Amino acid sequence: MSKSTSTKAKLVAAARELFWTRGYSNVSVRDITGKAGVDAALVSRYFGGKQGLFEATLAEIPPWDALTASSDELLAKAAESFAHPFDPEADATNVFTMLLANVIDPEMGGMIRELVQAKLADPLTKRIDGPGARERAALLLSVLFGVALMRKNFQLEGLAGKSPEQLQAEIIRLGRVALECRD
Amino acid sequence: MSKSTSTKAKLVAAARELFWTRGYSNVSVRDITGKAGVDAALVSRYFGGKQGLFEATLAEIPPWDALTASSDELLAKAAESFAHPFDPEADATNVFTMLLANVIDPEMGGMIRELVQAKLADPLTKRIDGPGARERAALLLSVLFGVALMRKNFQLEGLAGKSPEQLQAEIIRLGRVALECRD
DNA sequence: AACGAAAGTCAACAGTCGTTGACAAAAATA
DNA sequence: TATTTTTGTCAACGACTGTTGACTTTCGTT
Repeated sequence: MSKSTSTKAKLVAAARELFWTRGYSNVSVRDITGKAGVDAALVSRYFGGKQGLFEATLAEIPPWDALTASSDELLAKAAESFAHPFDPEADATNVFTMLLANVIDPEMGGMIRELVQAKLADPLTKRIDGPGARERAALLLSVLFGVALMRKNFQLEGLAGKSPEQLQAEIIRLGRVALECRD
Repeated sequence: MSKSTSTKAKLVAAARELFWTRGYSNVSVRDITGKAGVDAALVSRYFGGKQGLFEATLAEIPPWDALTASSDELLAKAAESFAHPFDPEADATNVFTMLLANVIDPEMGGMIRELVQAKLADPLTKRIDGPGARERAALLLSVLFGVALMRKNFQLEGLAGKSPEQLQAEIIRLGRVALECRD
């Protein structure tokens, strides 16, 4: 319970950094073990294989802090979590980056979809409450991920230069409309 | 110039159907040739390789019809193009589906980004015009792709059941805010 | 110090990948 | 019909994938 945990941690750290940014099937076991300075056979030994290592990466995702905020701070928190940490430095620990990088994946796409529904959409729906809560929650997530996608993946010039504060303000303006109750 | 063009067309058709939905690196040459009923060696012969076949797929993308619409129909057209054709049937010919499936790709990501900037963001910016046009165009694309991403890739329950008409109305509401001039 | 369990190393496996070159069949040209 | 060009077929290549089993080294326990 002493030496192996260290290498396990090194593997998970390297795996998260690569899996979360490049996507599951675009990263090889040898990429990870090379970065971690560990033999490739240990992945199968300790995690049962490549997929097990990926799941170990998903095991310790913190809950979305916007979900525990007060009602009038919910949108601000949500917008902040999508506007601020999208610099290359913090990408390795950003859950939303990981979700974007792994939806398309033919092997992990299903698991990712369930994760978004269970950890983001469903809690947000209950948090919002009221008529059409499910639809409004989905619409808010659309705005959040849309801006993130355009900024990070498509790297649109119109959004690349914006500061996190400016971006957060824009997201809040759009998010308010998305959450508007129309009934 | 008669028999080979037929097989070339078969290859491009099969390639587009697979590349555009699953993503470039998630599709093998043998997947395509198997679907087209053609030998795998012909890909390298006629298109110079896998990448050449993918580029041949991108060669004949029609211009975005929203860009040629009148000023007050621009948003409606844009929203329609993102709301309507996202059924599994028409996916193989939907450019936006292809863009979403290939941004993450380590080999084609760069090309896709340039394509979005050149074919979508830049023309839309010039089309909108006025102060902050570039930022407002980027924000509108964020909303458009955000809804598409949530509906198609993440398959959020809150959006999956919506009809194209309902979805279009929601996108228009959000798009109006995205295009608002704030100066 | 001697034993046994744990941790790490190494080579090799079976499979898939994109691509190639030699070859056979078909069509067009003469 | 004979010849040349086009079109398609086949097997195999080297590189890479995830995974396995036998091996050596290291460590804790008796």
